[in-house]
Amino acid sequence: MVLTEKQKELIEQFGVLNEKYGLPPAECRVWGLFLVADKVELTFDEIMETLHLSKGGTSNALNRLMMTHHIEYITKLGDKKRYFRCKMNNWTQMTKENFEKFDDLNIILKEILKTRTTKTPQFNQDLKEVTEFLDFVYKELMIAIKKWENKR
Amino acid sequence: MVLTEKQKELIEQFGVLNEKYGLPPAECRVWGLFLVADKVELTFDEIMETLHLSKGGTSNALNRLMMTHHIEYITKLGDKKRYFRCKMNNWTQMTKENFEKFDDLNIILKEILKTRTTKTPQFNQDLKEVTEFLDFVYKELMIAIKKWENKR
DNA sequence: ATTTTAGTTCACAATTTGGTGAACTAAATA
DNA sequence: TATTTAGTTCACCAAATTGTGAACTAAAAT
Repeated sequence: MVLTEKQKELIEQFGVLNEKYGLPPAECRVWGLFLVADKVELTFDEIMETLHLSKGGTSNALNRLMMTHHIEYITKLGDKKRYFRCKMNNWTQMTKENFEKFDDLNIILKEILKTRTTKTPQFNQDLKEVTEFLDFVYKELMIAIKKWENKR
Repeated sequence: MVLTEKQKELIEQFGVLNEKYGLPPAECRVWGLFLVADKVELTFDEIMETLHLSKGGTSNALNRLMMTHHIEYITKLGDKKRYFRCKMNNWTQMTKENFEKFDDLNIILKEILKTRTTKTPQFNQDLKEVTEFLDFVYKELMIAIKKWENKR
């Protein structure tokens, strides 16, 4: 598969952004390839050759993307190959999970608040407001997502 | 400064969570120390000794936390030392910035959508809905944050 | 039964990163 | 002026992360 310069550029941009979130470069590029490619279904070898990745690297990236539900594969009768494709219905779920990490932070902050000295009332009050803020934003977010899901 | 076992444990928990977001361990621990400590103002040496960090490591962590506005320092007349402390009013701003990264992703997705082949209408429609979803959630979030700010 | 296909696994190499501690700077103190 | 204090900077080491490619497996084709 031959990519245009624009497609390559978009893959790299998408990659750099996701690397900030801790994804390995190869995985980002594979995910990006699914988003920019002119085909929806890609085979192992196509991905490997298009991105100049090794077999191991390709295998690893695809399996990680499958574990995180960003891609899946289908098979075809009388064909041993797998046809990988991007799961587009996963984004609301992914967004939710992202916000749940925020909630995990809040759990720790509340725990910290419980065990803090009483000698720093202003700080404790500030911290309490942070936890209330995070509670509030989290709830509003879940409402927003539900609203969206009901619109569909 | 002597920490209780519980305080140490909370620092580590807070650390592990933030390391997932790409912060270096030392930086996480310093930030965590501010949250659990029995004092609000901490000096360079206190932080260094309490966390068993090197000078360079302490300096680096403090400067990074200042650059990201998580902490600040005050000075005292006739005292050369800096007194560092956690900025608690930064959390709404921090939350906003966190979600702006989500918006950055959306910008790239929209760019991808613009340059995609017309031969994959279903995929393009799905991708369009993702960008609309991200737009929607982002807007709702900003509304929620504004709502909170007005309540104060 | 042998070969080909489609991937997986793993030892290794190449980066990258995180932290150390000694040397440094610049201001304050003696 | 010399010394101490409060930190910064940087060369270097250690650990962790990524990706490579060769050896492997298991199913399908010849």
